[in-house]
Amino acid sequence: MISQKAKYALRALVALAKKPPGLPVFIGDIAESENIPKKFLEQILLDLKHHGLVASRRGKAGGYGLLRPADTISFGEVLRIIDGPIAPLPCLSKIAYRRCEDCAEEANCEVRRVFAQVADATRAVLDRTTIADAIGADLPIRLREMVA
Amino acid sequence: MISQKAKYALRALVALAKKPPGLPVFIGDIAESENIPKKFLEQILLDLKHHGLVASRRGKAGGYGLLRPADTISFGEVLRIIDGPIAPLPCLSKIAYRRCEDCAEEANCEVRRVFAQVADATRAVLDRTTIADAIGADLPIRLREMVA
DNA sequence: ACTTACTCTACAGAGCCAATATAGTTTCAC
DNA sequence: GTGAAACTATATTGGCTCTGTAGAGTAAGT
Repeated sequence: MISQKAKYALRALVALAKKPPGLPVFIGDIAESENIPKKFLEQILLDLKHHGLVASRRGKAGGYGLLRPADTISFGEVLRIIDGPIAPLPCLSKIAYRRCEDCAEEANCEVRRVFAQVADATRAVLDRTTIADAIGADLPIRLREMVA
Repeated sequence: MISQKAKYALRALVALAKKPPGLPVFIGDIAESENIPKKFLEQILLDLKHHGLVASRRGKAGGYGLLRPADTISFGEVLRIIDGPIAPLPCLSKIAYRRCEDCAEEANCEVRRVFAQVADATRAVLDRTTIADAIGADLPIRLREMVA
């Protein structure tokens, strides 16, 4: 299960990507149209800003906008910012590897071997699917082939 | 991330599957060899017993054993028992569907569409890989093709 | 100046997770 | 039968995370 916060972040990014680029969008507008608590969304957008995904302008004609093109922002990147590692086990994370302390030998851990496949399959989707892909009705071609 | 509890459950089932079937194994033995807190493992095995995966005998020559062949117990089944739904969003769960309350229209929710692919990919691994597969060095043939 | 909107830090309530405690009940060996 | 070994069951604890709120502050435009 991904967190509510990550879901909000993705929905907000999708909403931003749908608007004409360049024009900033009010937090309040996104919050209302996407049914997200405004104060909570502020935190989320700030977080995304600190990671360089969006930019903001203050003042009366302020608001938020995508800083990078929508087809360069992957779902995986957003999830890692908000929720942390995607891997199902700490010993399978690429960005935050941590040995399982209770596990004797990592190399021949049966559980790890199986979840490595899960991690690969998950990353295949999340790291290749961008916000732009999500808005276009379908997934990227490479993925469509895999799923078919 | 799967819970520690689920990891313990899977490791315990793998350990049981490695023993000759029929002979019960002490909780204490599994706990020691797998580095799992004994009292915690008791809860876990009890849970698995209530769901028909393992059986137990009490008394001095007691212990636990698999109730079903190892090749009929999938990782997905165990995870659902211990951790609940596998789906990354409540609105994607097959066993515990729940509408996302803040989401306007489920049918054209971009986030949902992407995570549906994640859910499918995850289930492809977890529901087809059994405890027996995990012990045998490799994954089932169908999966090996998908990952390749 | 004044309004609007973004920025930042702190915090609080709820619920979950991992583990432990405690008090049984059953079975077998002797 | 008596006791030890082992499973059964429920309650509780401490810590943590998640979701959301509060409030004071800062910047930009009119």
